[in-house]
Amino acid sequence: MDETSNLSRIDEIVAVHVAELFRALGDASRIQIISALIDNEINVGELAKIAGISESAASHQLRNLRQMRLVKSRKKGREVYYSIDDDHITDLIQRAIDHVAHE
Amino acid sequence: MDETSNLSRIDEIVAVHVAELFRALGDASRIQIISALIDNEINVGELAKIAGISESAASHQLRNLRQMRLVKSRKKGREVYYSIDDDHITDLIQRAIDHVAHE
DNA sequence: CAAACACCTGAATACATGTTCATATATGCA
DNA sequence: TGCATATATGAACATGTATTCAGGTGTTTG
Repeated sequence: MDETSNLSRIDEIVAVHVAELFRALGDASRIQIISALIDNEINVGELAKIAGISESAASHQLRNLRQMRLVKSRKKGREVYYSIDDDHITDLIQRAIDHVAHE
Repeated sequence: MDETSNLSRIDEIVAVHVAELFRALGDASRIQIISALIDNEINVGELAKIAGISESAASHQLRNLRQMRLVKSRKKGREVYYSIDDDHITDLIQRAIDHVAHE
């Protein structure tokens, strides 16, 4: 009805997905994990140390990130190595770090 | 002590700030609000309609965004017009939209 | 095989977050 | 001045989320 403006309103469904993506990045532990994984393949135990959380908590977080297809895992013996699955995310995080850094 | 790898571990404080930034963008209503504000100045009532939430809820969300310095407000008569305060965010959101879009 | 190790999982818990509701403030208008 | 409009606010409530805890699976090693 009200047809006053043709703004850059994005579709609600797109908004939901964008918000989901940002929410997946909205936790300090996950940011530490992902940024450590940039250009590196690291197992769960070491990721837990890096993020300063228990291995169980790390495992839960990694499941989230896997389900969001941000990281992928590879089993090697009894260890599981994680790496970045989505290179666009590297870029997003890098920009956010830069943004936070000089200000 | 353990000095095995010189990875790109970011500082925990930086991680917290980056996570806060992403969390501020981790809600569909806020994404709709911010994306509508790109290149536009819009008042609370209209933003509420755009995001499909009540004016009260919009006001709460806008306070969040103001506190995060992502948007700024300007009072004009009895209406309050909001606009983007941080142009870097436009870029982040645009990238996230692109990323979500083609996939 | 048994024990140690690395990781995963579900339930429980504590805390964060978004919305609603009632109310307050502030501006414009008759 | 009195009333409608636009926005802000705090409390209450419901829902979401991160961690811990207690186990469970699969793998290596002695």
